[in-house]
Amino acid sequence: MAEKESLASRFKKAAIIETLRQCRMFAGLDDRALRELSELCAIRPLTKGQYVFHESELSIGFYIVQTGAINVRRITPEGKEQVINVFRPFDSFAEAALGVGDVYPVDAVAIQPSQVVLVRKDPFRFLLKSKPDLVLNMLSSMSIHLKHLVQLVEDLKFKHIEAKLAHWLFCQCTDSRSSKPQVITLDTTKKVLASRLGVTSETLSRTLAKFRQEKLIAVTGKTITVNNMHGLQSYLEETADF
Amino acid sequence: MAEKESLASRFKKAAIIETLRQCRMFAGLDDRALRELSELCAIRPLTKGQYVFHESELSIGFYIVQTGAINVRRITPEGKEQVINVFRPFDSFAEAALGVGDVYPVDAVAIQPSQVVLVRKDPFRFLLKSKPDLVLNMLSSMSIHLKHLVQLVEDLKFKHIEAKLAHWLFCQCTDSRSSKPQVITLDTTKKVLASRLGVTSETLSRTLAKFRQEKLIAVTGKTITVNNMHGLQSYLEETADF
DNA sequence: TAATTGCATTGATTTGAATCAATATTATCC
DNA sequence: GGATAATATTGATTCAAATCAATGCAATTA
Repeated sequence: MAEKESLASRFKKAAIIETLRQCRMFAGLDDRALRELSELCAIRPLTKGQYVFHESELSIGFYIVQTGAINVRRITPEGKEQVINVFRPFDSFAEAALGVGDVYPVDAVAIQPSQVVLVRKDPFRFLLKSKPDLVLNMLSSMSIHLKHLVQLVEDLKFKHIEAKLAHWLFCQCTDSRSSKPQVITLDTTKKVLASRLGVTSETLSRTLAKFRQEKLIAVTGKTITVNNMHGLQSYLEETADF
Repeated sequence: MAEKESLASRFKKAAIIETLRQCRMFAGLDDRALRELSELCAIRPLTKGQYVFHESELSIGFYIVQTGAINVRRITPEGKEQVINVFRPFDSFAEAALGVGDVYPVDAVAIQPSQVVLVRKDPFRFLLKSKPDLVLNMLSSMSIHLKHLVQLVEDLKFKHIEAKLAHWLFCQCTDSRSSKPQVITLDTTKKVLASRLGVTSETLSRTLAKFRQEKLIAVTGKTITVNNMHGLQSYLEETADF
């Protein structure tokens, strides 16, 4: 009997660890760290319509969706529901509870039968205090992740492919102000670069050809040589403001 | 004389605090926290071509660009320069130094006269240890920031405006599986929503009209009622794979 | 070496969204 | 309330990029 219990509990723990690993906040942590973290977590099964927490309830931590979907919302003074967001598996929510404020500023309610993982605030704080390296790891990986996303959005928000590509080239270049030729080596196929810039590979090919004809760049295989950064920059018109 | 020193030093500190505040990692921290943080920072002025650090040098912390531009790169075994990225004011770099590994895995060199702020690793670790709330604040705000960006990229990566809008509506909806009408209240103008989705306001207007004609939604002012989520979902074709 | 496969380039055509432009609607201010 | 400005809708036209399609080129494998 005890063995059976232990098995079930181990299974549960493994599920928690897997959920934590998928969560952006904990991405990049090693198994040992995840195991330690999982010790201060709990699984909460929820029926459809059940509240995870209510507005102005004392916060005990933040949550990660394991299965199902959670609606985070506020009821306006006029009684209308204001949906903040709907969270799905591996999304975390109520992280704000970690920061200032002791109460949840919103409601969270399951809109399907769901399971959420609770990361308890106080033990989490305690763990972080005793494992400063864990903190550094988390900050480091989140910061890097953030940076990649910002770069991606930057590239995407240009309207014309010329601007997107010019911006991308600009960002890859060592010294964008010098007039000396700069060599960039692709670490992927052009197909992947195209899709990263949000265009088809044909369009990328044409744009590279265009820049080549204008003597702005030279392309041989996976190597792009930027000959005239200044010329490229003229393609960087103003961007949409998101 | 002492006063002059103190003035200059205070000015420097203020500059550090401003730089920290602009940096994504520290966004959302209050002035007190920033002041404490600034204590463990140092400004390093760099001439063009000067190294911030060399590959395999023992890491002492990470950096934030204050002015100028820093090229982070690696020299391949074949002797070619592989540009990792170029960092500009308020970008942080070498955060990986915070995580595992005691050495910098890359070179960083100033490509213009620059100033960088060094955040020293050991005192930073110590500070985090003694101020667990600071950690929670940072994790909380970075996590929220990350989430917003992910959502933004998700919306942008759909090819057609119908898919973008349908996805956005889907994400705002309480229960995307129920067939009951769902009410969404815009907290911005449609202009802003349009630009968030990466289209013009005219196009958004037309698409809303289209969905309205197809009886998928109803729109009155800032209120959108989703009548047929299932119908909307048919617009969510496969997305490009970034 | 020939054959297969995946990637890249180039051309012709189509199409979806931007732009330009006119009007309607709502909100703001005196 | 009426005047003014900001926002929203709708139509006509243009244009940039997607699509369709053919071919070239390089890498892998038999």
